Amino acid sequence: MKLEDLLLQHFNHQSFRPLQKEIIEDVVLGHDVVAMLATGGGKSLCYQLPGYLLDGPILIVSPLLSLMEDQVQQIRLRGEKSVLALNSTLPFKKRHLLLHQLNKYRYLYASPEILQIDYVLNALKHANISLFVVDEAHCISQWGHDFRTDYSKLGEIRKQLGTPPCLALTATATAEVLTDIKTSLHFSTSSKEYISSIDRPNIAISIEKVEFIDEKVDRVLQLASTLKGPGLIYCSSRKWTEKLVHILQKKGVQDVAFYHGGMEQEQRILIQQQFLYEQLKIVCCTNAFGMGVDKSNIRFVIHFHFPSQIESYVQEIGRAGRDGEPSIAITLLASNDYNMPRALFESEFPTYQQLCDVVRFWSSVNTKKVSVEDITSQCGLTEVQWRFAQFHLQQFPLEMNSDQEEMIAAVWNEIEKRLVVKQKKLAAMTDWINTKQCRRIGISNYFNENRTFKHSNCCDYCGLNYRLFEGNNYMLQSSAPIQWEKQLKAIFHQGE
DNA sequence: CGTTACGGCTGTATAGCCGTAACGGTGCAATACT
Repeated sequence: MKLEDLLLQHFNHQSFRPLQKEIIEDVVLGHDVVAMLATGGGKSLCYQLPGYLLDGPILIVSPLLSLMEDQVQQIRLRGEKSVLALNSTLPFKKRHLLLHQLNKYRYLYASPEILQIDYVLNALKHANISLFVVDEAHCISQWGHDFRTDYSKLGEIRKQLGTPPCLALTATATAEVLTDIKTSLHFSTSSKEYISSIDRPNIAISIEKVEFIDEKVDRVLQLASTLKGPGLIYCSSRKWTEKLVHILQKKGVQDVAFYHGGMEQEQRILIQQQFLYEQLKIVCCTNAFGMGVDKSNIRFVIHFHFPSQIESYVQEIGRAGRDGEPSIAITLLASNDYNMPRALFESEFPTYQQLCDVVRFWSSVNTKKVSVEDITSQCGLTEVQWRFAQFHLQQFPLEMNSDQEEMIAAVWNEIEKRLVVKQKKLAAMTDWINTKQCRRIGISNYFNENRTFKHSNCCDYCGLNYRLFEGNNYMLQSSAPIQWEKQLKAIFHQGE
């Protein structure tokens, strides 16, 4: 059967988008493929269509529960029922029942963490996985080395599953990150690479410098009430997202809400849905908001604080203008913004003293049955700091009675290496902010594209007209009120 | 590094000031398999 026929039959599309067909052909031939496709470029089709050609379930590693549930729902909506999400929301008993019949499914979604559980991996070993997909594969590079180290173990998982062909998908990766992904996933030497341009011509880029933070607040107020919405405002702390919402509301800006990782899951989904359905004009958020938010008409993204790497910045502004309409990304910069990002990533790792404490404690317990809480409270670490240390201490199994000094030195060495990498990325970000040249060229260079641009309304260096992005013609939908309670139930219990 | 929270001091005002310490962002999973 021709690919086009399958496309029509199962996805109701007449033709492929750029690169989709090439990627699918390679995947079906059994090649390892890494693909960087523009947001909204139809990444999921690249692994979903092969589901009708390959023999055995396709395993998709996904970073967020909400993303998994979204995808599962979309697949079900197009009439495909043989899909299952393996994660902690699956009740324990049911989990066991389903694990025995995994090969019944066409698509299996899983978190990197659940793949670390022996009985889950064993069940997958018997399921004859035909394709190993890593969605949002930049997470391997962005999180795998520290925040979520289980992302670094996917290569080993793949090997355990008999090294099925691998497809890694992302929207944002530098050449370095692509290499990192391929190495980490143990790509074969004959692997293929598909890269689309990082440039988004319809997103104007601007950086505005002010002296003090109060001026930034004033400017946000001004922009929020003049720019055409909907829009996002990114902050580096939860507190600021809430503070900005409070200020905006007090000044009469309607339909704003905050969003960050400290909120209840249900509240987070509610905000995201309300934003999606035009019931909110502005969301003030941390970097928790974004991945998997597929809204086509976001008109502006303001950075109240700038992120610690260009990749994150590009991901965040890339949420604007997916419909191709003119959109704007504005970064507000105050002179004392430069230290926050460094302080943030430094806090991911234990200090030297904490490391010494944790190694001593770890060596003193002669069982692996110590809870995370015990360790973190004993040694004054955060969970993230402990996970990092644990990841590297695993090369010194307890029964080996390793030398403590040696263990400390090994982990400390890893910490320093990570800090150097993160420092470099931050330096690239601040250099880009302060370099007097076309913003777009700066980004393009960072992603090794080496292009020049002739867009109108390109950036603050090339010149742009803010007027184009203004307008209070934003209308809230006056259609029948959406029943959120019902909507949420549907989202939570869609697995039934 | 900057902001914020909090304890202790001051010295009579029942609050204000100051210095120090802590915090600052992303998410998975969490019981016990045959």
